[in-house]
Amino acid sequence: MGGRLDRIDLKILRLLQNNGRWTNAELAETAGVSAATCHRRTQRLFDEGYIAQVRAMVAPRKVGKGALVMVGVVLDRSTPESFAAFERAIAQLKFVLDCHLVAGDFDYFLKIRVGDMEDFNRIHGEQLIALPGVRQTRTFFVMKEVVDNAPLDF
Amino acid sequence: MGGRLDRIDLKILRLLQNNGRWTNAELAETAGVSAATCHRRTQRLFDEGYIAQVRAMVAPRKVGKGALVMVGVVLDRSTPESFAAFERAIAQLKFVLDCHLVAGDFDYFLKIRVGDMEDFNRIHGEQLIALPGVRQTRTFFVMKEVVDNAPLDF
DNA sequence: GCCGCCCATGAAATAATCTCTCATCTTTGT
DNA sequence: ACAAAGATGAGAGATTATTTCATGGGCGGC
Repeated sequence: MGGRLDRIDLKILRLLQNNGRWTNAELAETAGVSAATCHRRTQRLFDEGYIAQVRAMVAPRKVGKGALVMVGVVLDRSTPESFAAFERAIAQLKFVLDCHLVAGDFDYFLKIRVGDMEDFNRIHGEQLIALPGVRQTRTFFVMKEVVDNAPLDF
Repeated sequence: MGGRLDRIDLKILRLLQNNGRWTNAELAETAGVSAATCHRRTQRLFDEGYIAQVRAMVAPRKVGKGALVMVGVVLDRSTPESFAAFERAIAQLKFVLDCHLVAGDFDYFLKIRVGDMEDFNRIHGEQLIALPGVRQTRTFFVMKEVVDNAPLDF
């Protein structure tokens, strides 16, 4: 078996993406191979990094993080040091789910989860605009989560 | 035990969020309770919806989805029917990871995973601008994923 | 075409883990 | 302080993961 994924591997990956709690026996039957083979395949998918991790997806509203906010950020200067400083600082902020350097009208796009708008307002004033090199931010409150964190299609 | 989460529940939730493959015995030891109690706690967290699902996080680059794009969308009309039609259509598009109705300069924000820029360009021309009621889109190619899908902080 | 090597496969045995039962203990309300 | 309700841990039994081993299929060399 070379480095690529065959039909069976893809099936296992897709099944585990939709439900990481399948027993090996169930996986095996659905994928159409024996339990032993399925187990080896799955282990290989982990070992070779196809599955980065398995995560319990905690329901945000259940733990008081029901509000989602997208934030566009523009920095003062477009120097490597400026970018690096911003990125170092953002990594400390636990409420930041996504932070991406983008091409376009903004330098960075953030996806942030907080309890509510008031919560965000405080965070915005105390932490976001205080980040190193931030010239301006544009906030987009999410009014409805149509699709959030859909599984990867491959 | 009432409807709220105590210190043990939170610990279990956080552990499972970081690694959904802990054995119950390991979870129990780390959380500081017996295996039986840990098992019951965990099952309750599932039953009561604190854990929406357990998902294997597939490495995007490993399955040919290494390119990330953020897209802002503006619709022609701001009517409920227009929004509904757009949302119905977007749910069919498997490459859309996030789709959020936002307040601000855009109506919707999309997070999309594709193979590469060429791939996106085709999809943009063939599928995105063809979505019902779309007046304009603004594309932000992600040049660097600083933080992607960080675990929830609670 | 034939042979030999390599590697993947499945059945079965073993080891580990989960899941439930029960007696005990803690908490809560009166 | 007492009774009821619920949570807990130890252990038994059931389930599941993981390894071992013999077999079969594909591929290259001759």
